[in-house]
Amino acid sequence: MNNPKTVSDRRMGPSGSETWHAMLDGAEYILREEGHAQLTSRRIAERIGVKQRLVYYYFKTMDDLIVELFRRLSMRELERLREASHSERSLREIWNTNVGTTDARLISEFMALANRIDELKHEVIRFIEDSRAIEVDAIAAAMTRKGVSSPISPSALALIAASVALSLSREEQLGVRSGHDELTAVVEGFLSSLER
Amino acid sequence: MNNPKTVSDRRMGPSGSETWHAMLDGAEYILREEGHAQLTSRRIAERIGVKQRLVYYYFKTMDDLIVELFRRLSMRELERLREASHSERSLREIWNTNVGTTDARLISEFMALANRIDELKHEVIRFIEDSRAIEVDAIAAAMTRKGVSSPISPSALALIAASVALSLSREEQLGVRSGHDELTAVVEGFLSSLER
DNA sequence: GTCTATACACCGATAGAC
DNA sequence: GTCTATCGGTGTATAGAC
Repeated sequence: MNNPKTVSDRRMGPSGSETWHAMLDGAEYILREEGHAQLTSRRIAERIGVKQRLVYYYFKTMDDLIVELFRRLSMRELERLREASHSERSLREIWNTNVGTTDARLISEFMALANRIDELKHEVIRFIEDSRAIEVDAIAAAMTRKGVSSPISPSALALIAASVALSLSREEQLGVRSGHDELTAVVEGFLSSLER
Repeated sequence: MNNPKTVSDRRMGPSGSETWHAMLDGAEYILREEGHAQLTSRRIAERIGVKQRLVYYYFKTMDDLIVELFRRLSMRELERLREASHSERSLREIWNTNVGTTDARLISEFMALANRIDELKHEVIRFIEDSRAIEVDAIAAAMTRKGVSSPISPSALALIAASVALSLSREEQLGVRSGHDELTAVVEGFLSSLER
């Protein structure tokens, strides 16, 4: 919102410490429940019961905090995806992960923030590419394993699946349900056909 | 950002006037090019060369301005969709509209704002439902016309198409291209099959 | 590691004159 | 229809003490 722009070489706290995580926990809660407009150093401090000054002991700038928050979140999400991809019914587990774990609101807030914070944008790109790679590999492996083939390539299928999962989550949250049951049935049919 | 909360019954200017549109034009530019954090009454006034006070002559609050901006944009978009749905190759025209007209950045900014502004959220819901209805009808009509049938219902297909178009636009803007060519080819094949 | 205190900028919204 | 002037409030970020 404002303009100091010069960032001094003030003393900084260690990343990964308990308080550091508490601040990101608070920030994540605020971003999900109250939105980007409320994601301020004052609000974070208030939420975890410290003074505002301390936020700037652990994070150089607010933008920096936001980037770290996304980094932590995306690393956890990638871990879930990797785990899912190694399971018995990998595609179903991946689908459930995509449709279920991260809040749609959180995603839309980060998307908008990425338009403004360049480093966040690069983290988002990296996350999309990494998660996509996991999904493409899982689809290709599952098809080979079951000996089925599709006129649609694994990479196109992965993109369709990711897009659809995102839209389902977002619309579900908004309260729009047109076509959801039909589409869920289509996905279910596809997953079942690969589990026989 | 602030707290006045009480909105007086001050004198207001007419909606739809030239200056009113100029303000929304400015707001749209700022939202697309600079993001929601820069979308302020002062910035809008500066952009179109008037004083800040005037913004509050035409709009009761900033939230109100944002809602009006989305309303104007979505009405134009629905108009394009209706026009496309009446054309010869309706599905292709609708696809091009979805993938091309409105900037992906603008969409993500509105999505985030809708988390906070309740009236905007309802406008977004209405827009999704209205555009979806047009697309479902167009798909059903095209299939009947060509005498083809699909194991996927028109409403599920419409949801898939809308999701995929949105993701393609967003990723394209971010610079992610994984699976895009393959998916575009799939869509092209589907559209061609309905044009024979 | 955490605090008090503070500089400085900016924002939403209003009153009332021209 | 547009302006000057202003109030009250919040934000980022810093200096420096404990």
